[in-house]
Amino acid sequence: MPLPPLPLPKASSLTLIDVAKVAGVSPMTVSRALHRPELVSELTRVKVREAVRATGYVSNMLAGGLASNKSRLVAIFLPTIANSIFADTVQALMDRLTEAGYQTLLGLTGYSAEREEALLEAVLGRRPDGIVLTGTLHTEASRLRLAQAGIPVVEAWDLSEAPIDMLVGFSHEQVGETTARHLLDKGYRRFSVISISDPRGLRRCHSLMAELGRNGVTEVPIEVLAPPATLEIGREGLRRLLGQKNSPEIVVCSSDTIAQGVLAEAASRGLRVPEDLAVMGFGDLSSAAQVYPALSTVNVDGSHIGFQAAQALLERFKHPNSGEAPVRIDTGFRLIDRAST
Amino acid sequence: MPLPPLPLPKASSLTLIDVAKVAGVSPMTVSRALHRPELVSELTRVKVREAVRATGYVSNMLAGGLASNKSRLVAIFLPTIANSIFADTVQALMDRLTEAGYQTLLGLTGYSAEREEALLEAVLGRRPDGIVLTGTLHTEASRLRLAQAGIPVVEAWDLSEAPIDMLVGFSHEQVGETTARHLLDKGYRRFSVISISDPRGLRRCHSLMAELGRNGVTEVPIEVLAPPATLEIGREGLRRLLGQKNSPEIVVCSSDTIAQGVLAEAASRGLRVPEDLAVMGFGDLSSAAQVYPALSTVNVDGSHIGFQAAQALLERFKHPNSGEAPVRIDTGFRLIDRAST
DNA sequence: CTGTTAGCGCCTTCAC
DNA sequence: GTGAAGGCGCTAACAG
Repeated sequence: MPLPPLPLPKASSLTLIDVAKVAGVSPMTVSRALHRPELVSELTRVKVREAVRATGYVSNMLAGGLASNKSRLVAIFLPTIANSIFADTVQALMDRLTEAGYQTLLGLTGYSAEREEALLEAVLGRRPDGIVLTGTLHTEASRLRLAQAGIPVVEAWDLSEAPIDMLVGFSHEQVGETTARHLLDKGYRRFSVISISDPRGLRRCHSLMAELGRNGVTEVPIEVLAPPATLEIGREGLRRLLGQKNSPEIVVCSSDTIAQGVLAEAASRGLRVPEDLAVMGFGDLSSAAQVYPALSTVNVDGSHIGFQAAQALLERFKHPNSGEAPVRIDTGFRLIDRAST
Repeated sequence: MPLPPLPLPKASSLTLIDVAKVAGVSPMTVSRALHRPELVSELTRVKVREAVRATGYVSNMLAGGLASNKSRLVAIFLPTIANSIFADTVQALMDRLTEAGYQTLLGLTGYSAEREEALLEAVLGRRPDGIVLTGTLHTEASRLRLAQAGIPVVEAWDLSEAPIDMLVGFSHEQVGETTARHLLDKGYRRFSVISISDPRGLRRCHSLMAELGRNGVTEVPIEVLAPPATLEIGREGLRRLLGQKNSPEIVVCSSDTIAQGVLAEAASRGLRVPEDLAVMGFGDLSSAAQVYPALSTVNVDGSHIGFQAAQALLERFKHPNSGEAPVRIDTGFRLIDRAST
């Protein structure tokens, strides 16, 4: 039975040296016993472990990071924590990284490239071993800083022609186009769109409209509202759309949450779905339409994106030299056709 | 017009010394110009600023932290990022801390005190200047570590008799009791509860039932389901409750999300609300019932909790000595009575 | 397998 | 207002 720790030894200004004294070995040996136990004899390991427990020592990673030039820190930037669309990604990312012994510095950019730039400068001071960014829109200064930092960078939730480094996501253009084609095939013609002013949402919207245009559908009323995406945004969007002359057959939404707001508003107006109004969403599983399980949607696997992003980073950490193996993972999407269309 | 930075100077192994050479001053002066500009002449400030821009220097906070014994880092532990109930709190917390020049290390505990303990040990290695924990349930080892670390600790989202240090939240017991009394006053007698197995939710539930018991209501069917709280949990919970003999008049839910699931299930079964079934939720504004705007709920201001937590920490950072001014902020709650009861 | 030496890059302190 | 010395706690690299 393990002994209890000594009664509240002292402050956390304990160092390797203190532990070394207690264990009767050199500081370096303590360091090894802690971080590379395979390099140390069983006996030493036990002595050190006991000394650590007895003193309540916690290794100082600031010093360790400075000396080894490795921080075991990964920065994650995302627009907001309020939108559950990124929650799965972050959770998966953090789970995997934590498991691998890394910690995560979170930065909320609020969909602003300028804010991202400011955060980036602050965060790079911590010398993170890697960075995960959401999306591919960054200021020129950000790109420069990132290049200078020389650490692995993952851009998640998007694919792009000019990646900074690694890419894990899917093509928003493809989503828009596929959605358009699918809905055209089902016979819809009077389209409308509700989107928040998020760059990726707008890009999906643009290629949707481009594809519609190629098929002769040119008049597409579109409501762009300010983030964050809430149910209320959906309600408001639909109200506005219905206030116009040509009422739409179908409304394509930039997120499931918005789509649910639309469905709620439609219900409260006695509109039948999909006869009077069809609705299309977009999102990952967790925000999937459970209030209205019948919501058709373009589904994206947020956890998968997070996990792949983590893997990509960890892989790079293991083989720091393999600089020129470009990583570009298309995580794809699935169009789920349900009763709302 | 400011000159552009020199073409990609080099890696981020730039140091104060490099900048000092370019600026023609000593390294120490560069440090001051960067962090305590008021101690330096205007001319020096300009020279240094220019040298920093030209080199692309980013100060190394590992070294800075080691030397100054301050990390400008705050650790935030929360159960999960999936549940939007904490999203506002984290957002407010991070906004305020970022503004004040601090960065945040996030830890997801998954509602597990053991996981929290493991994370804590890892995180303390970074020598954070402060920690924000969610809730007041921690292992004895965690409490010891925290005490030994000697840094400000905020326990958020709860009040407790035995705080580790500072407390920002509200009494879950009071929520349960108030809810019970309110609903009893409205004439309800056949109660039921759906809760996820989250300690705080269960405590609200217990005092609700205690108060009901004191008023002669003793039979209260309760469904406890595994986190995370989703709409589907609510649907499933109601299904189970309705499968029992005495169907309830009212179901009290541990979160708005669950309550909405209940409402959805009720709607799909043609139950009228509140005539056939009344529903009571709990949560912060952002998850408030917008699909069913008529949901009665106990409302908590998550942003306020986050902001107050940040303030409490920052205050402590400014006056590290004032150890014995106990901080205990009751952020309260509001019972919102709408059509669902 | 273990110990020694020499910094990592910055900030505290004290001198000028 | 500015500079010089020294050390924060740890780990690379080399010896033994």
